[in-house]
Order: sequence, then structure tokens, then C-alpha cells
Amino acid sequence: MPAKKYCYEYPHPAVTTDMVVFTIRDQELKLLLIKRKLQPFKGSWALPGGFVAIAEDIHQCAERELEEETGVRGVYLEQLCTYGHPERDPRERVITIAYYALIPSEKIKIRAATDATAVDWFVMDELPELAFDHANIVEQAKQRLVAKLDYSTIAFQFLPREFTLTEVQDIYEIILEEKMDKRNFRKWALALESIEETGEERREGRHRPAKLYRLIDPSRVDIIK
Amino acid sequence: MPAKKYCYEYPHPAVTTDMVVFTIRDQELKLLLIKRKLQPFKGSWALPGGFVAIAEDIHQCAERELEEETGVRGVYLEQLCTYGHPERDPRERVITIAYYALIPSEKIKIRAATDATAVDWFVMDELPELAFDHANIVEQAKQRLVAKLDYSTIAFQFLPREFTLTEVQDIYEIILEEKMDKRNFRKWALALESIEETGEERREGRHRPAKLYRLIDPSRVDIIK
DNA sequence: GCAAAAGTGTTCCAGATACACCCATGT
DNA sequence: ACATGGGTGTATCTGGAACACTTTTGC
Repeated sequence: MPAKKYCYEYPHPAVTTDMVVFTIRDQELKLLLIKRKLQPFKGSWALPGGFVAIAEDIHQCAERELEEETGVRGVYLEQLCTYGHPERDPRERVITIAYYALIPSEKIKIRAATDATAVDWFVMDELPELAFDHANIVEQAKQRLVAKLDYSTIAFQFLPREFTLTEVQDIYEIILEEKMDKRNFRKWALALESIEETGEERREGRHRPAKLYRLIDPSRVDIIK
Repeated sequence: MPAKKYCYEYPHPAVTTDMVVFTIRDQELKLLLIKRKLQPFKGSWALPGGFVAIAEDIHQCAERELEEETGVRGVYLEQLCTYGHPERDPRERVITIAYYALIPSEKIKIRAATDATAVDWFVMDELPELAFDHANIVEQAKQRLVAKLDYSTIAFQFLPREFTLTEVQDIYEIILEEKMDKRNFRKWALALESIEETGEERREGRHRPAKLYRLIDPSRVDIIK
């Protein structure tokens, strides 16, 4: 057993960040999970995450965890909530700050992970049993995502730099699980004034080519209405 | 110096909860602050808060801190955000989970506090310089409160068990800092179906008595529209 | 020429806004 | 009787919802 050389006058909890990483692929909302190779919950699927280093900002910690698991940087990342039930981890008191991230499908290259254990994308409504209170965290992240589609431009964070309006609508339909009217959707999307035509078109399949759009400010997420 | 007898293999941050406690009094939005009697920031005003006990749920911790400072229980309390910049506390690494609470003015009896230092209510836009990153936390709590007035019934949590419609409107006008139309406001408030007439009236001053209302479910905060 | 997705306008309805006077009471 | 805040209804505007056909391309 290693030496316990960090000592305090009062007991301190451990602090972790856990990441709820969403993407859209194959017309489905998917979630990144890792297979735990250590106790507790060894062999279970869990959210990627890890301990906050002692001199590391918590947001940086989340960014680091995300990059370690997925290799991506500079994507949308937002603090979700902090979970601190005393019994949520059987080892010691662990308080976790949950974040959620939105990854454009183009950026997925599911790196073989730093550890040898499995990392995989799961369809949101076919999740396996999750370790700790992670099912609860995922639930709340999904709720937040659904809510934010309605009052922000967050959905565009799932898209590559250039995209068609149909692709935007697909994002909404997949996450909200409802069909939308094409004309109304386009009117609404253009009225946001968050996107502009690139001037280019994308030709694919035997049908009319689609105009390409881009975000005017790619990293900005506006709160609307 | 006391013994440092709680030891870990890796360094652990300290974890606190800080409370942003709002109330409405004298037709103003006010915030509860305490005067620090210890270093760092000795003598500065700060948010009430304290360390999370090792076997204590974080929400319980917030409730406990709130009761210690104000003597109130069972009021609206919601997690705001977690702040963990490595340098936010000069002593050691401290991560704080901020909560905000809404106190009905009737319940204020600003207990003389467990410690001998000052505790006081400040008008929101006449705040003193605050310790740590507390000014930032307060700012975000205010933003959350303003946002929630629009899409939830949170405002009623400032009111006593029975209240008049004018009192409800006052809450909105004070926090949003804008006048509203009386007829439209009442139409809207009644359409929520969150409140009902008590059948009683309140007579005060030389004018027509006001009907009293109550929340149908006093502890429920609905998300609207 | 036909299959497939892209693109485009108008009508309708509901909910928000603007607006002014009468009512019940205490002094 | 008058001053004070309590209480009420209608017309208008606006943003969302419903709805169907033409266009461009590849094969």
C-alpha cells in the first residue's frame, strides 16, 4: 500500500469530474461510456471522469478528461451539477462535478483510450446498467440538453463547420424525438441570425443539391427568446 | 497547531457550500452577508457557508448552513454552480458548491448568529466588496433568479402562506426592475393555476380590501411554458 | 422520365400587449 | 366626500402552427 502522505486537520472528500459526452451518429443520440477496469463496479460501464488534480481548475479538469477519452478539444462543455451523496462511492467520500459535452460527429475518432479497457458509444435509450449514480447524472444531462434545444443555439454544436438545414433539423428531431415541419423549421432557424450561407452547395445522391451554412460565430451559443 | 490526522494517498481539496440568500424586504431585493471574523478576508463581507462534513450530503450541508445563519428551514433551496479555481482561496485548495435560497420576508428574524460577528441584509445593488469570488457567485445567482421568474413559479417562494396579487406583482417588479400592467399580470398569474383564493380578505388602510390567495401546493415550483 | 431530397408562402389561431375606469374602504 | 389602492374587459398585435407543391439533380 502506498504511503498516505497528504494530511489534513479535518477529513476531506475526494473530488472528481464526470463527463456526459453526447454525439449524434447514424441518426441517433449517443453517449460515451467506459468499461471500468478497477473496483468498485469493475467491469461495469460508467461515465468517463477522474480526480481533480490539486492545482487544476475544475473546468480544465473536465477538458482534460474529455481529451483523454476522445482526443477532442475545443468542443462545447458545460457544468451540469454536483453530486455529493455520502454513499455514492463505496470507497471513500467522493463528490463529483458533472459536465456534459457535445461532440460533432466529424470529430469522433474514439481513441483506443489510455487504458486498455473498452470505450464505446451507446444509443441513449439502450444504455447498459451504469456504475455509481451515473444513470441519474445521464438522465439530468439529457433533460438539460432537451431544454437547451428550445432556448439556445446549442444544437449547432453537434454539427461540423459546414452543414445543411436538413442536418440541423435532423438534430432536433433526433433529440426531441418528434417530427417537425420543414418550412417552419427553416424559417425559425434562419430568423436566429446565427448562421449564414457559405455560398457552396453539397451534391450527394440523385437529388437537388443542398445549400451549405456555417455558424457566424462557431463557438458562441446564444440564449434565444 | 492541531494534529493533521486525516491522511490520503493523494492530495484532496477542501469542499464547502456557500449560500446566496435572497429575500424581499422594504420593497427591495436583499442579500444576506456575514462579516468574516477569521483570515483570510478577515473583516470583509462574504456569503455564509462552511465546510461539508465528511458524512453529510451536500444539499443537507447547504440546509444546515442556512439554518445556522437564518434560523429558517424548509425554504426554497437550489444548487447554483460549483466554483473551483485553484486560487480562489489563499489558504488551501477549496472547491465550493454554491446554492441559492429564497426566504419569505415573514420568516426573517436574522438570528444573532452562532459567532459574534455581524450578519446583515444588503440591498442587491449596494453590496460591499465581497471576499473570495463571492461577487461572481452573487452575480450568477441573480441571473438565475431573474431567468427563473420568467419560466417558473419560483417568485411565490418569497411570499408568506397567504398573499395578495399585488404582492406577487411587487416581487416581479422589484426583481425585474420594470413596471408591469396590472390587468395583464393578474390574468397571467391566475392562468398558472398554481394559486387559489383563500376566501379571506386583507383590510389595511383606507381602501378596498384585497383578496388573499395561497399556493395550491406550497412547496412546488412549476416550470411554465 | 422518375425517384429522391431541397426548397419555398400563406392562412390561421392563441397567447401577449396595450389601454382606462369603477369599487370598497378609512378618515 | 375624497383619497387610496383593489379590481376588472376588450381590441390589437405577433409569433407559432398547419399545410402542399415545385425544383434540381443522378440514374
